[in-house]
Amino acid sequence: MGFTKSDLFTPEQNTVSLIFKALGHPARVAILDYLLKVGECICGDIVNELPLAQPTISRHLKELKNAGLIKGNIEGTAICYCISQEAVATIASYLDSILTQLNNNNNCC
Amino acid sequence: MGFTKSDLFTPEQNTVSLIFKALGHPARVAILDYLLKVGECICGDIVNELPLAQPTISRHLKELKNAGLIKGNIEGTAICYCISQEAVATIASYLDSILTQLNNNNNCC
DNA sequence: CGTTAATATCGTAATATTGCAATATATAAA
DNA sequence: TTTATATATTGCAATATTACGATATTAACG
Repeated sequence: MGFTKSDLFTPEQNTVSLIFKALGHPARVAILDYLLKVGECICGDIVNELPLAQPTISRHLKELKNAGLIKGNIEGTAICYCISQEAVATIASYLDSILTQLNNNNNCC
Repeated sequence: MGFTKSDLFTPEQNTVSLIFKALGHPARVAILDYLLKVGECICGDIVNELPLAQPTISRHLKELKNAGLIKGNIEGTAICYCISQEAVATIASYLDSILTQLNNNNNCC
């Protein structure tokens, strides 16, 4: 096998897990960290910043974009990338809801 | 290839990406959701709740435990699982920090 | 048009993940 | 000790992911 039975779970579970999955690689976290530091940049800047080849960075950017974590604006031959807060807010509120419920109902073993 | 060059990234990037990765599957999100609803439970309860086989649930529980997201207390032949808030708090504060910086410095393209 | 620059896609190889059946382990009860 | 219960591990097959070199695409510039 190796596939995920996503039809067996709720839409929200699938949505948040897809965003979490996109953040489940250090290179993509590093890309977000860099984007946060510089505000916005083009793909080539990230290639210079991280020790990965250009096609690899491009693929990671694609996954971040598919998850809604970044957006890209075409500027001539370059593409200007920046963080999109929506997906971040989605999983942040999911986690905050977990923390709130844990604090209110601390019946942990 | 298929491996991750984790030695190329910062310890924090590796730490948070490992936690995110553990949440990057809908079955593991569903397990957390169920644990949050019932407070604590044993593996068999989750097997009855989710449409996955017992070894598969056991494997997912192992990954959640490795990431620090749950803890398990042995109670006779069963193991009582519950959410551990530390890992949740780690990535929640990481995301909150991103959101704060995005609000303060909105130079997005 | 030809060239350059920036990014994306393709092809391929290696590794990782997912899932289940079968089996192993470990404790409790009879 | 035997049996039942609960969970973990192993072995396997299928799929997914990661990474890079080579190539394609696209737009600006001369």
